[in-house]
Amino acid sequence: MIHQRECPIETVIHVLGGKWKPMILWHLMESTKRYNDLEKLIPDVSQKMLTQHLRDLEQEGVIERTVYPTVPPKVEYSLSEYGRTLIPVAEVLCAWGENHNERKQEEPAS
Amino acid sequence: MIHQRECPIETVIHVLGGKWKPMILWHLMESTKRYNDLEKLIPDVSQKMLTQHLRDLEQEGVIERTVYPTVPPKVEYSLSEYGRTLIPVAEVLCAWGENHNERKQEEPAS
DNA sequence: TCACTCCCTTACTTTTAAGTATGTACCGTA
DNA sequence: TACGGTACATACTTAAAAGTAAGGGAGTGA
Repeated sequence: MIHQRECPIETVIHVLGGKWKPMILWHLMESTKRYNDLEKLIPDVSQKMLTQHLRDLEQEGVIERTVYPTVPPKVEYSLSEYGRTLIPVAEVLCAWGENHNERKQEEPAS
Repeated sequence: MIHQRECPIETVIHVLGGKWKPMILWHLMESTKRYNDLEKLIPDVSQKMLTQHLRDLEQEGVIERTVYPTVPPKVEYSLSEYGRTLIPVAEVLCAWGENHNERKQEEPAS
């Protein structure tokens, strides 16, 4: 499992590339969110996938998980210092993606 | 199937996100390549996946396929004009990915 | 006539990702 | 005693991506 990823692009795709990860990050880039908030903001995600993707992102170091030992429990997720380095990357991706979507709309048949 | 992709980041991941697509594009960013060249440059890819990914990339408009009706046939793949707009995107991704890989090497246990 | 090269195609199997459904710990309140 | 709210975990199922193996057409050289 400790395999050096060949191409750094694949690394990024691995970090961002779950079905819901871009959307999770998108919301966390705006502000810290609780687990419940994310569930509401991303209505179609299942609890399993939300938790799993949050764990993945935490493990990659891009988000932080803070537990408040209250009752009922409160868990906050936020972009880490390091995770903020993703913001300019996300902007570049967004720009290209938006442009690409427009392009595809214009010429559905090539 | 004509569903507006919600997040433009997902669009990019869709375009770049096959197992071999980043490597294919990497090689085509350097220069035009024949099918055979790509097979040799990417030893572990199967013919099926290579063909399929080339078709995908062609359909997205980022690469061009040129057939020379010679015998034996000759097929060249190259980055399209539009595909070249991916180069700066790839550079940003590479930079972040490389940094991330280094980071992971330094602190395998967090 | 047979083999060879190039660029695939197709059918089938395996692996990986995602979805669904249910259960749990905590404690305070009714 | 049962119930509610938060943030999960676990087992099982389905769907999507990738891998494997075999074949094919078209012309050329032996």
